[in-house]
Amino acid sequence: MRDPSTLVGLDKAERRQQILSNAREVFAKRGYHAAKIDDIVAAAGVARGTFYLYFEDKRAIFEEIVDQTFARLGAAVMRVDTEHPSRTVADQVEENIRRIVHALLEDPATTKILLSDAVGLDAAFDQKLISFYESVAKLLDESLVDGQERGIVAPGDARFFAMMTLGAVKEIMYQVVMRGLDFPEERICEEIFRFLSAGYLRIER
Amino acid sequence: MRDPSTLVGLDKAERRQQILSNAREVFAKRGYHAAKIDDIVAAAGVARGTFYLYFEDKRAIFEEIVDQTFARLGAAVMRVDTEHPSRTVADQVEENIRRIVHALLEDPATTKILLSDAVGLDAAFDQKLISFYESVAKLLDESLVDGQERGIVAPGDARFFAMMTLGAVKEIMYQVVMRGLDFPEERICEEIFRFLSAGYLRIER
Amino acid sequence: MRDPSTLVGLDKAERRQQILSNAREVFAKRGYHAAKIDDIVAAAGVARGTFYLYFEDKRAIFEEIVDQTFARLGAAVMRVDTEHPSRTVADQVEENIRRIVHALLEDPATTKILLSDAVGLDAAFDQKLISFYESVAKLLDESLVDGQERGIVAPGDARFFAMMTLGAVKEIMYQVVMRGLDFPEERICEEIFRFLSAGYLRIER
Amino acid sequence: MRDPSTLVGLDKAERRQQILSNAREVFAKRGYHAAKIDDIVAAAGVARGTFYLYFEDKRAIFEEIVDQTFARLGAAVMRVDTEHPSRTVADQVEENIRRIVHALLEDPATTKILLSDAVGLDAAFDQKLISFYESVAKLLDESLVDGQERGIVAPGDARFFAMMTLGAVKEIMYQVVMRGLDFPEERICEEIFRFLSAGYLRIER
DNA sequence: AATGAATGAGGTTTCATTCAT
DNA sequence: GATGAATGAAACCTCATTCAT
Repeated sequence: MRDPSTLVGLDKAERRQQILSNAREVFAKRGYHAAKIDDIVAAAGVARGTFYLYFEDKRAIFEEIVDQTFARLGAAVMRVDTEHPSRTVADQVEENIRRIVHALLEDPATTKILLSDAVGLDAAFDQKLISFYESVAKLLDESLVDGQERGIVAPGDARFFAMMTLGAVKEIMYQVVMRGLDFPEERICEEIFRFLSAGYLRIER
Repeated sequence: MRDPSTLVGLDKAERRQQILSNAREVFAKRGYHAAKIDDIVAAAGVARGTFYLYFEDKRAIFEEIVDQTFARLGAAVMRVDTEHPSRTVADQVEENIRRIVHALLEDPATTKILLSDAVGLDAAFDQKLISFYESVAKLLDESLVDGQERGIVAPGDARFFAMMTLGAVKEIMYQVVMRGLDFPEERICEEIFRFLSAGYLRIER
Repeated sequence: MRDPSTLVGLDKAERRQQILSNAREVFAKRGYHAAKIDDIVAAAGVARGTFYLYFEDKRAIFEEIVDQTFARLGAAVMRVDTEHPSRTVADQVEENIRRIVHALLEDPATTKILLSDAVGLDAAFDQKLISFYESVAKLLDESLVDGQERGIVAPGDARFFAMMTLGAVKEIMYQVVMRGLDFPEERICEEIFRFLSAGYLRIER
Repeated sequence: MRDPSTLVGLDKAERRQQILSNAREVFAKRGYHAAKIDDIVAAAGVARGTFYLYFEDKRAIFEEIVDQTFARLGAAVMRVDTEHPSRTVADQVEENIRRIVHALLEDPATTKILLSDAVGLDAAFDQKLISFYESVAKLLDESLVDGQERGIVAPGDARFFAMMTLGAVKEIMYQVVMRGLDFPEERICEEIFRFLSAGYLRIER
C-alpha cells in the first residue's frame, strides 16, 4: 500500500496506468489464475471497487496487458527494406532480431506473461495468441520469400523458416525469463543470427 | 454416458485408464481450467465420487497425463551413438527428430495439452515443464558438444543450439495442433533437418 | 438448523420441497430483498451450495413459490356452471369466494408474499402478476357477462365488476395478512358476498 | 443530461425539487431497486455527490416521494359533511371518489410508485403503507357508520365496506397505471359509484 | 467399489455512500 | 455548493472435494 498522498491527483489515464502496471507485476509473479483481484488492488494501493471503475473484469485487464505488449512488439519490428537497402540486408535482419529481443528482455515480467500465463488460458485467448504469431510469421514469411528471390535466403518452404525462427526466439526468451538465465542481450542476438545463417549440423548424409 | 454394462468387470487398472483417457480428451478440448470434474466423469461414464477413488484431485490426474507424455517422449528419443555408429550420425539425428515429431503428432490432443494447457498453469507446474525441457536440452547439448569434438557440429554455444532446436520443433508442433495444419510428417522432419543443417540466411556480412 | 439426522434420506423432490417451504417462510418474514440466500439455507438447514443444486438462483425459487401459489389458487376456483345448475348460481358464486378466501388464509405466509413481496419486484415479475390477475379477471368477466344474459348480474361493464371484485378481495386479504387481523373466514365471505350483492350506498341521487 | 446553463441559479428548494421530480420518474420507470443513484443523478443532471447534499440516502428520497403523495391524496379528500349537507350526501361521496381518482390519474408515475414500487419494499415501509391505508379506511369507516345512523348506508360491518371500497379503487388504478389502460376518468368514477350503490349480483338465495 | 448429494471456501462483482478538491 | 473518483461492505454463485449410503 503506497502512501495515499502520492496517489491523489492522478488523472484518469494515470490511475488506469497505475493499476495496469501493478496488475502486470502481479500476473507475472503469480500467474493469471493465482493472481486475485485482491492482490492486484493491494499492489496498486486502490480499493477493490476502484479496479472495476477502470476495468471490466480480470480478463479484460489481462487482455489489455497482452494487447499492449503485442502493440509494443509490433512497433519494435522494422520492415526489412530490400528495395533500397541503405544498409545491408543482413544488418537489417540482425537489427530486427536485436529490437525484438531487446523489447522482450527489457520487460521480463511482461514477456513471462506472454510466453507462459497467456498460453492455454482459454479458447478465445488461444485464438488471440495464434493470430498474433500468425501475423508475425506472415511478415517474416514475406520477407523470406522476397529474400529468396534475391538469393539471400536459401530455397525451401519459407513458412517453415518463419515458424522455426519464431520458435527459436520464443524458446530462448522463455528459458531466460522463466529460469532467470542471465545471458547478455548481444550474445543472444549473435547466437540467433549465427543459427539462422548456417544451422549447426555439419554432417555427411 | 456409456452403456454401463460395458463398464462392469473392468479391473482397477482398466478403470483408471478409462478415466485417464477421457480426462485427456476433455483437457485437450476445453483446457485445464474450463475442464470441470463433471465433464471428465460424464465423459468417462463414472460417478463423481469414483473419480476420487482413482485420483487424488484434478491436478493430480492432469499431472499424470503430462508425466505419461514426458515418459512417452523420453522413450521415443534414441541416444545418439557417436562412439560406434552402426549408422551414420546424420541418420541417427534425423531418426530422433522423426521419432519425436511422430510421437507428438500421433496424439495431437496430448500435444496440445503439453504445449498449451500445461503452460502457465501454476508455479509448480511451470517448474515441471522447465525441468523436462531442461533435461531434453541437456541431452541435446551433450550430443552437440560431443559432435563439436568430432567436427560434425559447428562451433558455438551448444546450449543455444539446443534451446533453438527445441523451440523450432515446439513451435511447428504448436502451430500444427492449435491451427489444425495438415503438414505431412515426413515433410516436417525434412524441413527441420534442413534448417538445422544450414539455416537459411545466405547473406554477406 | 435442524437435526441433520432428520434430513438425510430425503429424496430429491423432498429436499427440494424442504428448501422451498423454508424459503417461503423466510420471504414472508423478511421480504424478497431482505431475504438473503444465507437466511434461506440456514432455515432449511442445508449448505449454500445445496441451494444452488436445486434452484437456479434466488429469483427462480421465488418465482416458483409464486407460480405454485398461482396454480393452487387456480385449482381452488370452480367454474360457475350456469348451464345446468345442480345448485343455485348464488351458491356456486359463494362457494368460489369461500374457496379463494380459504386458499389465501390457510397459508398466510404465501398470501403475504403474493400481495406484498411479489409486487413491484421488477418489470418481468410485474408482468407475471398482471397476467395472473388478468386471467382471473377474465374468468370472472366471462361469468359475469353470462350472468348478465341470464339476468342474475346487473347490467354494466363486467370488466369493472371483475376488477373491483378482485380488488375488494385482495384488499381484505392484504389487511388480514399484513396486520394480522383475525376475522373468521366465514365472516369475511359473508361480507364480501353481501357487498357484491347490494353494495352499501342507499342514497338518493 | 440537461444543459447545465439552465441549472445554475436554482436556489436550494428548486434544486431539491428538480432532483425529486427526476427521481420520481426514474423510480416509476425502473422500480425502487432497479433505480440506481446513477440513473437519478443522470436524469437530474447533477453530480452524484450533489444528490447527497439534498437527501440523506436513496430510501429517504423515495420516502419523501411517497409522503408527498400521501399528503396530496389526503388533501384531495373532502370530509363528508352529514351534519349540514349543503349538497346531497350522494354528491359529496361521488365528489370524493372523483377527487381521489383524479389525483391518482393525473400523475400515473407516482400512482405506480404507490401501488407497485412502494409495496413490499421492506418492513418499515410496509408499516407506513398500512398506516396510510388504515387512516383512509378509518375516515371512510367513520363516514359510513355515520351514514348508517342516518340510513343512507346499508347495515353491516363498516370496516369491511371501507376495506372493500379501498380495494376496488386501488385495483382499478393499479390496472390502469400498470397496463396503461385508457378508461375515461368520468367512466371510472361512475362504475365505482354504481358498484358501491348496488353491487351487481341479482340472484336468489 | 461405486455413487451422487451435499458441502463451503473463495472469488467476482455491484453500487450506495463518502470525501478531497 | 458542486463534483465525481474512490471506497468497501455485502451479496451472489461456482465447483473441487467429501462422505453417507
